[in-house]
Amino acid sequence: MKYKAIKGTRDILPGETQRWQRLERLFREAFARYGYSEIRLPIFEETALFARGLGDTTDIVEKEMYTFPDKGGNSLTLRPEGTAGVVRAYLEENLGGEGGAVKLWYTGPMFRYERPQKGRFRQFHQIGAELFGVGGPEADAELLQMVHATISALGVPGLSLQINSLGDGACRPDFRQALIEYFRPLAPQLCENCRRRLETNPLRILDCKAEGCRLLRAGAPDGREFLCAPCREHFAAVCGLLDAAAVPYIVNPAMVRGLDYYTRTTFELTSSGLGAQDTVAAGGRYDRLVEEFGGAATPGLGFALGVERLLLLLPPDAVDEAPRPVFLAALGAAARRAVWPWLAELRGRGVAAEWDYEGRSLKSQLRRADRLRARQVVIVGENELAAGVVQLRDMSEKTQREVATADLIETLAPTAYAEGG
RNA sequence: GUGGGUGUAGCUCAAUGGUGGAGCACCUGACUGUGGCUCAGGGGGUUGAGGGUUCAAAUCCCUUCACUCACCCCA
Repeated sequence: MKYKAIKGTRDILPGETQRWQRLERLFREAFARYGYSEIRLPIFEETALFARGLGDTTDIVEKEMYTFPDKGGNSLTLRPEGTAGVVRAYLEENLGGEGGAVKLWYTGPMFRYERPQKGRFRQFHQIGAELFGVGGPEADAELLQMVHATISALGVPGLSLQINSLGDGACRPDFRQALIEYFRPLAPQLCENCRRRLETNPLRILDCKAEGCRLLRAGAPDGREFLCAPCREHFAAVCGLLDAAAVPYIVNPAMVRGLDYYTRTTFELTSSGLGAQDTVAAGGRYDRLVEEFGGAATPGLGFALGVERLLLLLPPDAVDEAPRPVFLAALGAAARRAVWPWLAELRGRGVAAEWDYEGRSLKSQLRRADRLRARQVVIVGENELAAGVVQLRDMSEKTQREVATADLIETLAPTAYAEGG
């Protein structure tokens, strides 16, 4: 076999696409209920958009992006996540021009150069949403409630919603400084990564999984105590709203996201049904990102979920079924000629119809009809042609009757297919 | 980038140094034109690739590739 799919990419085959379609439909319907409109964006952007948006020192920007020069010499990057592009479009298209809340959702492939493992691919798919223009805690709570309710409605096992507040421009620097002062004397005992993080992004030390680092942070400053009054109130209000809506959650002060743009509320939705990559959905508030990209100060927040990971948690039969076809079994060349226009007529009326292309034995054709999950089979041979009838067989009820050829189409497609002529 | 595991028929897997098999799937027939059950037969393989040891390698050794899980990181 000469050509193979690139490492970390997969073919999503016909059986699997029905599961994808169901999931996409359920989220499309949920987003409509919550007032989100779909937005479709390019899968590549200027490299600088991501570097600026996600943060220069994040792992994604430092070593995971698919970056390449185009023929004009511009540096482009396949999107590693969705938020940066949505913010770019929000500003470029002036989507906030009318004021008030702007709610957008998207889905599509994302690209990160990582070693593949369970629930992690180089091309993977996200469904996400962004809400611009609302700074109050109601927006945070509503987004969290939407994500939690929609995913738990799918029947996902072992769901856990963890939330935290990272503070804002006013208070996060104090917390950061306190962490540096606490960990600096302990630097020799930190892992290699964390020694580097001490200067670049000390918050990340809090969720390092190395044994040594985990023990050291037992006495580390608690982020909650460093929140300024407005951040503290905001977080308390979010928690109160979640309580009022009966959304279960756990406050996890050690949870730090890997993207620099988050402020205040962050969250992760994990499932015990996955492997090591157990985050199904995650997101948070990013009140400075729009400004960072040159827009007017605009609060924002959003989330994204991993489609492959969520599908890993759903039963194999959670699918949107294709309509079951009518199968036209023709015996002999004359019958095949007779059947051909009926196929077009049925399909034109909105009925799924199939046949056997090779004129094989009736047994073979019935077997194929069965494999295609045909609900009815029309059998036509020389005898039927001569008599002007066909045999109409119901595959599940095992009944068979004769139908006059002239009545066949009306029998199989009784109501004229109104849509689209 | 680092480590572990696995590569044998379309799929799931046997065969631990001595003639590469089974189940499922597929095709044909029993049934000249009626599917799912049964029976019989059939098609299919450079045992991932390359090298080495041996009278003899799917099996042991080396290299390489792929897949996979984990670290890391994240959705």
